[in-house]
Amino acid sequence: MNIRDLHYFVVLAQVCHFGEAAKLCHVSQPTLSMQIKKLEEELGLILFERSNKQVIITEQGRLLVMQAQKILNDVKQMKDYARAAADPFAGELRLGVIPTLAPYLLPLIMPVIQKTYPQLRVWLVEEKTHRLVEKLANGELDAALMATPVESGFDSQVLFNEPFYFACSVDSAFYKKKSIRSDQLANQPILLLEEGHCLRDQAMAVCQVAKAKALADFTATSFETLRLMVQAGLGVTLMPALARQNEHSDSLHVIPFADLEPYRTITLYWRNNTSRLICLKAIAELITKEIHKVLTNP
Amino acid sequence: MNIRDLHYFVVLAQVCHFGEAAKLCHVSQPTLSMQIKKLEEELGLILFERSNKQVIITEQGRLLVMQAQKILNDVKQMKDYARAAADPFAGELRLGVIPTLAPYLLPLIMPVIQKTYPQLRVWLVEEKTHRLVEKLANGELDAALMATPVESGFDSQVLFNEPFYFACSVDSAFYKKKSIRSDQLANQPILLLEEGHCLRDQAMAVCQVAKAKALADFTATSFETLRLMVQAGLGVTLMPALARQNEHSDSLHVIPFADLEPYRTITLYWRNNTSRLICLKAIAELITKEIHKVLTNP
DNA sequence: TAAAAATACTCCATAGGTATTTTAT
DNA sequence: ATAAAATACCTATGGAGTATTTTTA
Repeated sequence: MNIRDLHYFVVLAQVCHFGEAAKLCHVSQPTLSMQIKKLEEELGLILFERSNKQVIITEQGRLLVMQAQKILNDVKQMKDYARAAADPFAGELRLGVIPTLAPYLLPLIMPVIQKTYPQLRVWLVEEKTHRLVEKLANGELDAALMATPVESGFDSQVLFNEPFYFACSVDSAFYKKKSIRSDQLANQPILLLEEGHCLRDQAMAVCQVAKAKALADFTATSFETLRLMVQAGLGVTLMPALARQNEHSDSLHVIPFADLEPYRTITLYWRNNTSRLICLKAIAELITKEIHKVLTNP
Repeated sequence: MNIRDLHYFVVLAQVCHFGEAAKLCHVSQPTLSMQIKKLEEELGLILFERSNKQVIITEQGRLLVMQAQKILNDVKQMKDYARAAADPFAGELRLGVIPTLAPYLLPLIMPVIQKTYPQLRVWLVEEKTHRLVEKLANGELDAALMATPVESGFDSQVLFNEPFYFACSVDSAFYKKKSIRSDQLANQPILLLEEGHCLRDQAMAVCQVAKAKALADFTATSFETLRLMVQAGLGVTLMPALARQNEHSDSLHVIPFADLEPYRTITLYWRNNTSRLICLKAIAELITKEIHKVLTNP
């Protein structure tokens, strides 16, 4: 069976004249006759009674032409769907974000994305790096915002470098200081996130450079918890720049390093063969621009 | 677009593996790859992301595969319908019957038809001959029970000859007589049906043979009316055998002719190119048998 | 390196065209 | 006699196969 044949059938049922129907279908009369005949043979029944003067649709024909019309409607609808879905900035985009970035980045970029691409419905998944890598690999995600490096065969685009700041409580010896030197870090009780957060590894790397030792006694499950622990005077920590943007209260003292410029690199990752490349490149551009504005106007 | 391609698409969406899908579709892997590619080109979007290790359906693919499945379901349903409709003794049969036959023949045959072909839904249309001819010609009817001759190019099958009886009131001079000779008809006031009923013409033909003159002053619009007029003593008439079968009361005196054997021939007509030939032949056979039983056991 | 999809090519079924015949009014 | 569908026959598209190449994990 063939969709084209169903179209011939429906048109012939409407005009009940092989020559006319052939014209309407832009084919020759023998072609249409032949296809109708084949359709009848395939269905095992007679769709039309023919004579040289009139063509009459049979009862079975009347029954089946409705079904054929339904199929043609469905096909048309499918093509319409396809046309709509072919828009690179329409449909759903499933985006993964690491937890130490999500609550600070997303409020900044989601409104802009929604405004720029109103047809795009972005689903957000907040997971640690290794889960994002899994989900991206098996197709559960279209892209993921993670901190470099991520060893896996994804294609990626660097979005921005996010500096780390030194954060301590208002009771700290560094309160009212404008900056901190890396050697001053060695004496501080440095708090970290739990295992699995890339921010933990990045903070530890900074500690190594500064020859400081992180405090392993307490770990936090989220950066907001960590912030509270610092606020309570349990220790100090490294704070990503965007988290500092969120620091509206004066409950924490946040200052830059005087001699180091520690940072993490936030990158958008996707499968090499993603079908959403156009959309993702555009989103990457948009995030880069938007965050640049924020980070250069502190 | 092609229904076969949609099937390939749906299967591939299920197994997400070109080789596997090709096996399930009983085609080679390149064939399936090619058709999916063509489908993607036609729809103007990517349905699957491919690598050598995994095939992932895109969001657009997920959207469209449901539509494709719907089309395939509809096609299957259409084929199911066709299989059911291909039964010659199923579906609807639109049958015309002349008014002077319908009320006497139908009660005899319809129960048998329904019992023999329970899948057949017979629609009955009671009209005078010229309307039946029109409706049969333009396809509103599948067949018509009429009295010969009907000049028109229909194919037909003679079902039975229906004798005419002489009918008079119980007050008539013929009351208690067992038969009537045609020459005795000449003095009788013979009542007829209105113009357009073939029974009227047939009765007039008998009158001519019998050298009798029909009474033109009154005409009846139905044979039941005619029966009442005869009963009231307004005249006599010719009564078809099956109408006599219906004569349960003794309100009319009905007797055969002694010298003539007047009758009308009831025939089933259909378009030469009817699609219901098998069914109609069977129904014709059935009516012939059934009526033969009735007419030979008066 | 190996598994899987893509490509190259060949073949054949069939949709489509033109010319002609058949059919039924 | 005529209008319309069916048939005959040829062409070309494209679906399907086998063999091979490319890709990437």
